[in-house]
Amino acid sequence: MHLREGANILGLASPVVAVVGPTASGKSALAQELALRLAGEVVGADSMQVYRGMDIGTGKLRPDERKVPHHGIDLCEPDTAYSAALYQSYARECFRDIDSRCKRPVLCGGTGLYVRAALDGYEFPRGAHADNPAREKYMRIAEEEGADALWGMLDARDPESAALIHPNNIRRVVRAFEMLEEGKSYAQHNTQLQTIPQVVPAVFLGLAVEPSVLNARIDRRVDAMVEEGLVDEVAQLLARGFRTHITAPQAIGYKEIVGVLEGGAPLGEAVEKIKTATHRYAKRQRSWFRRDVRIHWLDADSGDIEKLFPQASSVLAKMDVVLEEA
RNA sequence: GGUCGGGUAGCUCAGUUGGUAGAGCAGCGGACUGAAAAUCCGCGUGUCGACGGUUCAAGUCCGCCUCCGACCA
Repeated sequence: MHLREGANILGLASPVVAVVGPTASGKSALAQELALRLAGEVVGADSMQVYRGMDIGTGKLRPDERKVPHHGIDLCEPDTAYSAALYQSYARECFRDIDSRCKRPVLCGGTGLYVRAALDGYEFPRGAHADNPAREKYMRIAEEEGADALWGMLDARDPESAALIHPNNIRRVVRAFEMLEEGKSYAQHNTQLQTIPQVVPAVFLGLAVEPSVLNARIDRRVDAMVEEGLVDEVAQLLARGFRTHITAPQAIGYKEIVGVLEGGAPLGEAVEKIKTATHRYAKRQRSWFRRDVRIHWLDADSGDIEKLFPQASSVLAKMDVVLEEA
């Protein structure tokens, strides 16, 4: 890592403890347990738990299960186009606030981009503004003239960025245009993991679960979500216009149930789709976190907090993070 | 018992006039700084149900057996 020694732009008194890993690996339980023993507070890093009313499907801890303060949850209505930039300033504000009260921030999340936005030196040109005025314009060009044509336009204006983006990846091509309009080049910002400095001190704990074991756990969890009322939850969201929102309806478990409620798809098929979509999501998370050399990996195959906790505690001890008695 | 379909990749199926096989999905690997639970890229050997026959050559034709489905008794 080209980590600047002592980089601590927030001036925190003690490092953040970051718990990361794929969905259903047991992050929430471990993060809460650590927070209890560190006089800490949990800060979620989850792009879908930020939405109010999306509880069961996003795997939020129920309020009665929360034994320490939880942040990063229920930040906005599902009609909001939340973003990594908004999350970055929110999370850092949380860290500062928790630290100022002499508590320890425990970051807990499966959204790799949000974890990095919080702790690493990612810079978003416009700061914490959600609006992207150019987005619609370029999306329309892609629709009307095709992905290749749009990419060709980018190649003409900013060949360095175009070279980094596959023509089919319309979202990223559009993003490169947005950045050009903000006076920045995608290529300049799109640097390798190893060269982005970490700017907030942190200890990274990763929960590793054998894929076949994790998938079985995911399947059980999806069944449980349906039993707990996922369909009703989606029905309530739909009644409030959920379908037309930009980001929230993309969530796994929600788009499939919308298909049941509005498209007449059989529930059984939707449940199977949710399971495979979640398997694939976990795979992408694995691939994101796997390359981050800062992470100390813990064996989370058992899913048992009693087995996980000692491993976490021993890693933290080596990093001079001392836990309190239970 | 008889007739007709069908048995090809984990699943659903393609496979032209015989030249030992290919799509989608799943799976696996990867990228990813303003939608990230999103978006995108790469990876296809499998007793072509079994056995025998015709042929230089059989997933493809013939025989026989077997399994599944439908219909007729």
